[in-house]
Amino acid sequence: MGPITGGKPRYHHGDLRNALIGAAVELAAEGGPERVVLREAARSVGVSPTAAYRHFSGQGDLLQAVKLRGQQALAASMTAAVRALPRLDDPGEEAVRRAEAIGRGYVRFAIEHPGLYRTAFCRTTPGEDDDFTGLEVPDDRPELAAFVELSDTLDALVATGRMRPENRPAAEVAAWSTVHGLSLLVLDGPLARLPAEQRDAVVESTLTTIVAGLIR
Amino acid sequence: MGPITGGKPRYHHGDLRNALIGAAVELAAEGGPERVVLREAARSVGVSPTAAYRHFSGQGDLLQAVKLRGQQALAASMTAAVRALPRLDDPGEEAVRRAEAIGRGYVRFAIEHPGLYRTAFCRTTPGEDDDFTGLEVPDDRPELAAFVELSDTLDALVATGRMRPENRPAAEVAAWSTVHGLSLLVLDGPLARLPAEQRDAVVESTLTTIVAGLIR
DNA sequence: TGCCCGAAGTTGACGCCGTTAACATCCTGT
DNA sequence: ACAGGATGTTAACGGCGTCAACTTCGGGCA
Repeated sequence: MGPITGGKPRYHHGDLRNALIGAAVELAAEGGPERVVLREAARSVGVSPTAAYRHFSGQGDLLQAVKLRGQQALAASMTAAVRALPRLDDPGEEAVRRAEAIGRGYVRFAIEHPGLYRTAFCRTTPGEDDDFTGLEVPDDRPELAAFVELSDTLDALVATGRMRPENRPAAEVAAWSTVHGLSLLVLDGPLARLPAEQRDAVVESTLTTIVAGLIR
Repeated sequence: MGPITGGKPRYHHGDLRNALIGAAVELAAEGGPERVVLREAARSVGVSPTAAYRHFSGQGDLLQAVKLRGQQALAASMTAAVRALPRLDDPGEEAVRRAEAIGRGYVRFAIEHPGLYRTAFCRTTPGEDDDFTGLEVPDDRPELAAFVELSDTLDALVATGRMRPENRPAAEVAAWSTVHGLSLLVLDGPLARLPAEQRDAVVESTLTTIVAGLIR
């Protein structure tokens, strides 16, 4: 098959790396990280298993690539949720709404794409250049735009007097922890069996609780 | 080997189920859920792989047993953290301290036993009687004692006027979400590479932030 | 007491996985 | 035009989970 479709089968694929990632993403989407199996990805691309080793150092490396895709998709969901927000006259109120929207976008993505979300946070071998460490933000990474957006929003909360400055340092981690934990409890944890309606209510009230806690 | 040690090798082990769980727990402790491999557990007990099938329906079932052990250990860590607390004159203040201690015990366990903690929350086949669903608490399960304790503590916060009653419903999930998310961010996420000292500081400030948010 | 039958453990095999080594094919630059 | 590197293939290895068939043990009934 050609790079996409339609050509007769060529010996050289042309874009095998991306094709494999695509197949692996699909697997991850429907079964989480443990479902991304190298041989199956290769099979679904129509290529021999070992061909993958020309583009990835191994299964872990492929998984890592999928993980990155997942992170990017999550970030996209968050920024989309923010962009869908109306502008308000009161900048303080707007910052609050923005914070809630970011959280909502986060959890929403987890619920709508559970497999990909799990993959985005799955454990991978320390991979040499895994995540960013702590607070520094190498800003050439698209999947971190959402993080920057959160950061800016929290700053806005302080600037508009909605958040006391001494709460600012912990706000980053507290907010992230809550939405992350909430997502996982809803996906795999004790809240997994809640009917959708009830689940959404829990998510919403938890969101407002944490935001209220941050702004005091 | 006999049930424990010291006897000459008998054909029948005597307590194979527990022995296998023990070995599997050890594996999980050092490598998380994906490390609990049936054949290796059997090997380390000195028994043939298929012997395990007399006591478990398969690897997933064994994993499920380990998961339960992990949940119990986590609960134990939380209740221990609470019990180590001094009694105070002000019941409101005591409730606040208790809430913080529960969270600390939770995160502390995650940090000290990362593999077991991950296993306690790993995805397993819906297993027919997995977790409890939502709010009902079948109280004959020891690993839920900690959950009850959290529940009681939150009630105490309301009773002593430290928490506004309308915040009570979401408090359960909000608190749990935060400590769970925090634990995972610290174990596998962006905070994984923080030096221990800095990490503990982040944990502590996040803990106080969320508690402050709950009690407003 | 003896025996017998089910419970508990064993061997052997199957298919799938990740991975390596050795070989085949293509394409590109000189 | 052709040499050689990049890309893909086949073959094979060991490890995993699991099933089927066989063996050994030990407790309860005659």
